[in-house]
Amino acid sequence: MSSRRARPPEAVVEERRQDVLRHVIEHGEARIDELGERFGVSLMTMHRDLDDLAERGLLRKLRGKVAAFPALTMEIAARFREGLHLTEKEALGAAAVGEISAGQTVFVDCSTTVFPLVNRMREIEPLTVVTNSLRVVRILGPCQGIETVLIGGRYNNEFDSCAGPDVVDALGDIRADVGFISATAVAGGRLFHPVQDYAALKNAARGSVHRNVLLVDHSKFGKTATYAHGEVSDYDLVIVDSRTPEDEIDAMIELGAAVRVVALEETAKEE
Amino acid sequence: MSSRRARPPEAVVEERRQDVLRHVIEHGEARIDELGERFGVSLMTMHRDLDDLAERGLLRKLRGKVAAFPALTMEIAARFREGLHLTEKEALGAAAVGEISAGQTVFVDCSTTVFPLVNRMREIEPLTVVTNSLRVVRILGPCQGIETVLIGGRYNNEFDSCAGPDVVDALGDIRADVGFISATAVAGGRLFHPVQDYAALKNAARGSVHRNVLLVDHSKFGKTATYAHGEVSDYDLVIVDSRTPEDEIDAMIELGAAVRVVALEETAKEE
DNA sequence: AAATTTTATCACATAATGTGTTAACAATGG
DNA sequence: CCATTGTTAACACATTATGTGATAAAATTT
Repeated sequence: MSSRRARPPEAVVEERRQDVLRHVIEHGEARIDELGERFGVSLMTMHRDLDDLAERGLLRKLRGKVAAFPALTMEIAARFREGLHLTEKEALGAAAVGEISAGQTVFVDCSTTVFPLVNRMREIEPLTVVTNSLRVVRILGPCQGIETVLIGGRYNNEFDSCAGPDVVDALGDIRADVGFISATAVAGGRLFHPVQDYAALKNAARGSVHRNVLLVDHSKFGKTATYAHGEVSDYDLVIVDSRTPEDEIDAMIELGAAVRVVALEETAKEE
Repeated sequence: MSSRRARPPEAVVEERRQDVLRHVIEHGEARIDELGERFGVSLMTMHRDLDDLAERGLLRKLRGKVAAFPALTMEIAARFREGLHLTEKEALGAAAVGEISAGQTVFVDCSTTVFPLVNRMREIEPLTVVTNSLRVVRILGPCQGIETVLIGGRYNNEFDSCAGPDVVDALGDIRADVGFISATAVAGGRLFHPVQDYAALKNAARGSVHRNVLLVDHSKFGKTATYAHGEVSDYDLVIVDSRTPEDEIDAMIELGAAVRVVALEETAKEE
C-alpha cells in the first residue's frame, strides 16, 4: 500500500529542493531521514536532493545529517535569495528603468535586486553598462546595442561577481551617468553589507556615478550587517516598494532622502 | 513508405546541427530546403535546427536560406570551435598541467584550446588563476582552493571574455609565474589573431608572465590572420600535438623555440 | 492574387529523468 | 570484532520532456 512512485515535473522537484534548503537554513542542520519523512519522499530521494544541493554549494552533507553553511551575518548566498520577493523586485525594476535614457552609461551593482531591472535594460539601446556582476554580463553580453564593461578583480563565487581593491581602483577610472545600487540591510536610513569588500565597492561606485539610485525591497529594512556603507541621503533617489515600514520611510525622509514608493500590483505571498 | 519519425538522442541532434553549421560556414550560405534534403530531415526539422543555431548567434536566417556571418578572417566564433579537435586539446592540456606547481599564480588565456587544461587545474591547490575569460572563471570560481582573478574590460560576447585597453592596462599590474596562451593561427613560427584587441592582449600578457607556454593544436598551423602577435621564440615552451606538419615544427625550431610534441592516444577522426 | 516560405499545431515515438525498493557497501561505535 | 547505522549502486517503473513529420494556417514576397 505504499509504493507510489511517480515522476513529478522538474519544476516541482526544484521547488521541493528549495523548500528543503530553506528548512535546513532555518534550522541550521537537520537529520536526513527526518527530512525525507517531512517532505514525503523516500530516504533515497532525499539523499539525491541533498546531493544536488550540496553539489551546488548550498549546504554540507555530513553523516546522517546536513548542515547549512555558517550564516554570513544575516543571509545566505545569492543563489538562495534568488527567488525571494520577486514581485517586489520586478516592481522596483519597472520603476527604475525609467531613470535610464538611451545612450547613457549605466553602472549596475551586483545584487539579485537589480536583475529584473537588467532584464528590462535589454530593450534600451544604445547603452553602455558597467558592472562587477558576471550575471549581469551574461544577461546583457549577447545584446546587440549594449556595450558591456566588466569591472575585474578577485572573483567571489558567493555573489558571482568581482570585488576587492582592484575593483575599487578600476571604478576610479570610470564615470557613469546613472548607477543602480542595492543594499542587503537598511536601518534608520543607514546602509549595511555583511562583506567588507562589497561595502567598499558600493562606496566607490557611488563616487563614480553622476546620479545614484538606491533600490531596496521591504524585506531589507530594520536589519543591519557588519559593514556600513553610507546612508540613504548619499543617493539622489531611493526606490522602495509599498510594503516598506512607515517608520523606516519617515527616517529616510528625515535624513533628506528623495524616496519613491512603488505600488505592488498583486499581493505577494509572504514567507 | 516515408514517414519514419523517431526521436534521436539529443547528442545526435546536436551533432547534426554542428554539421549543418559547418556546411553553412564552408559554403557561406545555403538554401533551407536543400539542407533538409542533404541531412535527411524534414523541412520543419531543419527550420528548427536553424532556429536553434540562429538563436545561438551562429548564423543568420534569411528567407528561404541561411547565411554564415562574414568569416572573421578565418574562423567563426568560439562557440563553434568548441567541440573541434577535442582529443588534441585534451592531450595538450594533459601535457601543460605538468608545468604548474601548487601555490603558483597562473595566467590563462581565453581560448577553447586551454579549457581542458583549466579542467585539470581544479585538482591543484592552492592556486591563483588570472584570466580574462569568463568561461574560465565559471569553471574555477566554485573551486575551494583556487583564487580566481578576472581581468575586467570591454566584454566580447564572441569570445566570452574581456579585451581592450582596460585589460592591457590591468595586465601591467599583474605578475604571474606561468602563463598559458594560445593562438588561432600559426605560420612559419609567427602567431596571428583576427581581432586586434586580442592580439594586443596576448602581447601584454606575455610581458606579465615569468614562464610563457604556448598551446597550439595542429589545425592552427599554416594559417594566418590579420594581426600578428609575436612569434614562437617569444615563448619559453611551445606545446603542439603530433599531427603538426613537419615543416612548421622545423620552422619553429629554426627560430630557436623549445617545442614539445605530445602524442595522441587514439587517432582522432579528421574533419 | 499567386507563389513561396514560415510558423503553429497535432500525434506520436522515444529519450531523459525522478522515484522507491532492494541489496551491496562503507563508516562508526561499542 | 561485530552490530548498527548511514550511503551508494542497480533495478524496474512511471512519467515528463523533447525531437519528429504531416498538415494546415499565417505571413511574406513577387
